[in-house]
Amino acid sequence: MKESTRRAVLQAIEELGYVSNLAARSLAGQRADAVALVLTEPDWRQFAEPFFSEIVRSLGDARFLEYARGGRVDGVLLMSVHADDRLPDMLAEARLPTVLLGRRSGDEYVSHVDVDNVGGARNAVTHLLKTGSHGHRHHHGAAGHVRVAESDFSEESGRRAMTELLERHPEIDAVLAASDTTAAGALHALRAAGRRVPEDVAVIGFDDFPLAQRTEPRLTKVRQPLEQMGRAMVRLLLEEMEEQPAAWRQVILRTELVVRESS
Amino acid sequence: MKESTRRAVLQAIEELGYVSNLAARSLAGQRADAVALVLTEPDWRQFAEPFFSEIVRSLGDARFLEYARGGRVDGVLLMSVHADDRLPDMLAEARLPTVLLGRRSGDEYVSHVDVDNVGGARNAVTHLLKTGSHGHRHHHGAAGHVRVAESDFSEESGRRAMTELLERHPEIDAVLAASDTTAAGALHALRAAGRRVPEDVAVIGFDDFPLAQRTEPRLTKVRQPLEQMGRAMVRLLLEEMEEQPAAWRQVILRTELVVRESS
DNA sequence: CTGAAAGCGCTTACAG
DNA sequence: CTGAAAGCGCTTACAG
Repeated sequence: MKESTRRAVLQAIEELGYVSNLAARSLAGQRADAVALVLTEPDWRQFAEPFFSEIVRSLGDARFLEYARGGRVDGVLLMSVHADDRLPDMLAEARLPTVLLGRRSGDEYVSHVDVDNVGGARNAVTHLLKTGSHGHRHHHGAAGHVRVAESDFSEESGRRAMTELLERHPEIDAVLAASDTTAAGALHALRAAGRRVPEDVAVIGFDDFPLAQRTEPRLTKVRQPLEQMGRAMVRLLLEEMEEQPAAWRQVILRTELVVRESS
Repeated sequence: MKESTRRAVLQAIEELGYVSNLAARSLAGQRADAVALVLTEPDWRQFAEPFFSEIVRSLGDARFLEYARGGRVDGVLLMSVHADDRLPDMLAEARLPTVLLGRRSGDEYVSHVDVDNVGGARNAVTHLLKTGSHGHRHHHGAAGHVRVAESDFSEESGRRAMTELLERHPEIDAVLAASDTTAAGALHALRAAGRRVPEDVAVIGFDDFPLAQRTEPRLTKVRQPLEQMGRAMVRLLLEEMEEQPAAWRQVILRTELVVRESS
């Protein structure tokens, strides 16, 4: 075909946002162009890495977008989004009902389910102040000073952040970690520094989606209602799929403070 | 419609093994009847349970079979099969190219990739006998006695099996566990019984698909070539998909003994 | 309520 | 090499 024709077609595709219909292609071509990867239930976790994650990685966002826009699915549940993730936008542009777990920022404009992080943190702090007043912590006054160290969600990162905090602010007597994993790291750092938990320093975690994180002492934590979150995501998605779309929907769920040994 | 007609149709469906074509249905119905569940890469493990596994469970084999037979996929990688799993048979009947990781029994007749478990165990035992001769183990003679305790693949089950073995055969001085997780359980049991590892008892694990199992002391293990296994599965599946099917294909991969501290 | 026709959006032979 | 037609296997209005 003539190069000019070719270019015209390509441009039309671009302008119209044409995406080929995968169902039609499957039907005419007598093939699905897809392969199933099946993990049967009880031990699917076993096969987590590195092979599986590699396969999944190899698919990539682009491949998934083609799949989703090609009409292969009616909606999308996105289980993990980062602040700079553009996938939700692309799905929204394609008018695909989409629900996120968590949100990218305070003014997320794609439907999502999240927990009340602020409320959860507030409860944790209230608890720390209350229990703290029984020990030596009242010396610092009820409000105390707040110190912040940043970490990602890994245990190692939590350990490092805690070590750093202890060096700069050895008077610290309570810690609210961003996740249980981070908290586990903090516990290690505290032990290494010879601090007792909870006698010298109280520690509170924030619910991970727990691959059975067992700490010593057992962690007090802000618990997220996982089941409810799951149900809410499904419900929201079904709503998006059957009704004409609201701009977006949001469900924020309450957390619960589970007091165990570390505070 | 007349009840007799209805029944005749249902019977024809049964006899012919009719399955409605999902691509055609999607195309005509303008909907996919499917929803995507997307876990972006780095922290997809976090969301493992319980919500995700519940969703996955809720799908179930039946639902998946419909999906697969409906022509939604051209082939299937089955990551975990149990001896009594019938899914591979149903996929084979539906003439869907299928590759299993592991096999259900010694005469598996569905294509699969597995490791040389016998060879791996042999290497482990050879190693145990060799290192054993430096310590007190040579008193038992080179071949020694072999004791077997059964467990599933959980840590707790490994702990119980080891405890049981120690009670019945306190002279035990070397252990080959069926998995790293089982080995971790065995290590706990040994510690609880006051045995030193590897001085009193040597322990060897068998590669899990490791969710970072860190043991103290670090585990000697039979390692499975995960990457190769993954590649082999994909290669086999592609072969099944493009060529006229051989009865089945098989790839058995060699293991490697990784000696660390526990032996 | 039932049955035949049109159409979903592609791919694949098949003429020109 | 290019273009028009047939067909993939369903669902969905639309007559009877």
